[in-house]
Amino acid sequence: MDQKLTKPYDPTTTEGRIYETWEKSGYFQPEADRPWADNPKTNPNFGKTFTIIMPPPNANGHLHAGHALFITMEDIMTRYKRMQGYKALWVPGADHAGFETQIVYEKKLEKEGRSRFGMEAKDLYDEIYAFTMEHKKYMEAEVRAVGASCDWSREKFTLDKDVIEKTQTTFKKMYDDGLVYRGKRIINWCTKHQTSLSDVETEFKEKKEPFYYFKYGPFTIGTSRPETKFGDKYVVMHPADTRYQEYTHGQQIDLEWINGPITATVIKDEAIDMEFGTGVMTITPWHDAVDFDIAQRHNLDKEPIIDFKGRLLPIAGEFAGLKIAEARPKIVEKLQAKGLLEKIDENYLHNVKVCYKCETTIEPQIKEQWFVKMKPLAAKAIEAVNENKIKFIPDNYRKIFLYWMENTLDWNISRQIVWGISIPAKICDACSDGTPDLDNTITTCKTCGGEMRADTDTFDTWFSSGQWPQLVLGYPEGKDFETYHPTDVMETGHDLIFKWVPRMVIFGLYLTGQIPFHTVYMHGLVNDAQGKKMSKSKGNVVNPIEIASKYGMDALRMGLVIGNPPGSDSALAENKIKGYKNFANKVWNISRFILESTEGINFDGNFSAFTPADQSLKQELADLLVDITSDMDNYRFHLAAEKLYHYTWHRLADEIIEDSKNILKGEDVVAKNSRAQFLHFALRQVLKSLHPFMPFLTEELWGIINPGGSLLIIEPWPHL
RNA sequence: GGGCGGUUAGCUCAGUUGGUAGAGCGCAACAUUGACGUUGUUGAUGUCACAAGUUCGAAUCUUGUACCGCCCACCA
Repeated sequence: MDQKLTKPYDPTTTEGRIYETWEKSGYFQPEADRPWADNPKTNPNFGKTFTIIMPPPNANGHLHAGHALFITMEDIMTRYKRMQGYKALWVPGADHAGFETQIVYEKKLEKEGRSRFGMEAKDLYDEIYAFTMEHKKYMEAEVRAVGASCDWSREKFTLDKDVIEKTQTTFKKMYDDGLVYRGKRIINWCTKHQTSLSDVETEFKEKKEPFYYFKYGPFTIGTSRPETKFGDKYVVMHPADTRYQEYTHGQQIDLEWINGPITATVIKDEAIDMEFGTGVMTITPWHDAVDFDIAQRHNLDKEPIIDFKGRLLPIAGEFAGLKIAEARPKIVEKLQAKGLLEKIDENYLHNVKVCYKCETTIEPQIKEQWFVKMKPLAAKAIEAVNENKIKFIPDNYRKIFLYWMENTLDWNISRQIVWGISIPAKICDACSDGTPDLDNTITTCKTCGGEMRADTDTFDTWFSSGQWPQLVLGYPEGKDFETYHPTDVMETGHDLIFKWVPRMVIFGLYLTGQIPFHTVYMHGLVNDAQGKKMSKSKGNVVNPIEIASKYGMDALRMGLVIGNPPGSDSALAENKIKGYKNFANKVWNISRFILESTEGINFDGNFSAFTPADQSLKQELADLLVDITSDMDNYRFHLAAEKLYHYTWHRLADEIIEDSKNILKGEDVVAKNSRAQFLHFALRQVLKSLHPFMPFLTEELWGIINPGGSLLIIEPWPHL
């Protein structure tokens, strides 16, 4: 008997070695030679491809439990399809993660007593680049540690030269097609990070703030933001509001305001909620999205009140230069002194838009930015989903996706950060026009003849990530693009249902006329043992690499899969993983027993002289495998794994092997031989079908029971 | 304000098309020195949130209620 089988299974000495064997074998590449699979007579899926593009993990740090989950899921799908004879391609990647990485790096700078605002853009970029490249290595090593059978020869980084160039080309193409425009529109501004943000990069936070009622001429207006009211010269009410019938649209009223007398204009607009406050409000189009829309509709003046650092501008008179928080009480005090404060509601609860990273209150600003016109693009995406060209797992994400698509507004793709793909455009400071300029040839403004400078902004990271399936496969030309696009499955977290998935659908359809993937598989959050969200502040973060070093990666993978249906969040308990470590050892010992107790009997793949008892055992196993195959085909990996676990331990080991002890020790040579053949057969089926879930253990055992044979990774999936 | 998901054993959760309720961990008792103690055998614990309905039959389908969680949203 083989020496290797005498000890308990030790994942720590096995996993690295096995992964190296796989990587060297070339079987992660779909082109690798596989005799049975390359023959249409032995491979029912001959010539078919199966493709997954890996959501590129952030290159700025280490893997977390969520990464381990998605790598496991995608690896299961890839290994399963590979064993079924498909040319299975899984392309790994690394994400520069623009804004996110820049924030990580800014924190590092802060610790060192430095700040990005004093640095040359180029120097900052180079520093972050070096930082990212260093961390990228750890990330990749950890992806390997999870067992990812992805094709490293095709790995892409989101700042690879061709990725940058193609992203910039898309920008130009969209501009030429009228789908990208430079607009002076209201945007989300983070005063801490000094950049604009898209709508999906902001969150709402419930805050209790005072709500003030001020006398504004004959009206009483309600506001939670008195500090923006300096420039307010439009007073708005609903056209159907009978309380204000006597006032007409466009009517001018002289009144006393914060810094003296002003002339206000009455505006009637249906955006006003008659039930809210007094039904009358003044507007600040420069610093509020609703107000901006009203001003657009009626062609009203817009004036900035607050600068990009969050301080009041000279229009605020004596308050100029003050930060919002300092200015607010002083302004209220002054209005009160002038007798214009009517009352204060101290318990006003409302949602305030904040930066999703630092929770700083968003100060909306009007700014020249590049925008993607979403309506026509979204229409095509909606059509594709309605025609069932894209399937969602679980299905309810389809509705969520469609709702978002139907309601999405134009997308601001300009970011005032250096860490990203630069926007290849020239900007005219005189008339603020902008023109894409891929070749850096434009110097004068076509609108006003003014001098043009290079745009210093970078793309929103989702602008390039949205094109990821095409970029990775070498669009617009190349064999990979022809062979593997559209891809099969996009497996990603449900938190990316808006940030990423819709952009990919849009870009896929726009660039190639094809959907980028047939199926979207959403996984949930990996929570702690109590089902609570993992967070550094709670101290309940589970490091997958650490856990795996204790129990084995196969055990962690099983722990992540079993009991975790698509779309729902899961709880990761250490005890659960320990249980699967025990299972790995069980499989190890089953193999030991079968080899030991059948010494001298060679497995015969064509053996048919089974006793009726063994024939029925074989049928039982065949039925199970049919069932499991159906689970695999329908993305019920959690069920497939659990059934295999149960069969292997509680049927094969606890019952069949126990019964076999007497048979194998007995005198009935026919029965003995038949059972030995069945046990070998069952072991092989179990190892094969467990392989997508527990690749290291099963590959190791396969090598031991089948010395000199081919690797398990390319064995055919059991079909009986 | 709108939408989605959940509510099943002490804990974490499965339960694919409706057919006498499951897993892991935990718990109790027992067993066992050669496949494995990272073990085995046996067992206890559930009006499947609540109410009504459809059905021969509902954890599963329908409607409503309650609570929990998540997401979306231009509530001045």
